[in-house]
Amino acid sequence: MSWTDDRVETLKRMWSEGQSASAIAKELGGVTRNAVIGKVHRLGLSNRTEEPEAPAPAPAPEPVAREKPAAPRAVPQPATVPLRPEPAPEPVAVQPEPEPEPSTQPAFVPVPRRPIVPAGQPLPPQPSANEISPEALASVREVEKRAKKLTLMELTERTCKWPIGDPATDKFWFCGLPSVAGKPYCEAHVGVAFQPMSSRRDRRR
DNA sequence: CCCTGATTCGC
DNA sequence: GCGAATCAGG
Repeated sequence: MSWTDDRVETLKRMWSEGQSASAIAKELGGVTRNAVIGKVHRLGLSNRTEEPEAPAPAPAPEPVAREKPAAPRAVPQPATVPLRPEPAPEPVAVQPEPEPEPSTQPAFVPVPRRPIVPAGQPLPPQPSANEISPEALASVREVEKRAKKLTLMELTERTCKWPIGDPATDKFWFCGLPSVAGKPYCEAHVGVAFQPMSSRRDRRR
């Protein structure tokens, strides 16, 4: 394979998109990630900044006029990968918080209502105590304690892609344990993900 | 061990 | 120019 304009274009595009060299090599085919990296360097775009960004680190040492010292000052976003919601710490584990209700007071509702998630995405395929063997479920619970807790971007072909937790909160991650060859999940999750059409042999329930 | 990019250097 | 081998790191 040679670096045709077409392929170079794809290379440039994917590289600027932040794709890894191996991913690009895979996409192009016929080349290794080394080849891709080599090409990247030869093209002089090793530094992933296709954006005409700030020319210098410009530490701005001299304190200029500082405004409004009161505000908590928003943290400047890293501005690298756009795919990170930066979750707000949310006490998901709420306590029962019993309220006898005085009856005399109509009472307002100071209750820390749930975050109210606008886009209610479908919850991950958490096995809802369905038709899954108790052993498998137990195994899953056990395994999920040891989950690598990978982010979406950390997943590979060899990591378990079983989602754990609620995507709407920061208590969400992917299992990340070694996946079974050819399967998207680890041993335990394969067990609950792939149910034989007729799981249990109708063990005379 | 899986992965990442960086560099070298014979071709 | 090319990219395998190697290096250096997470």
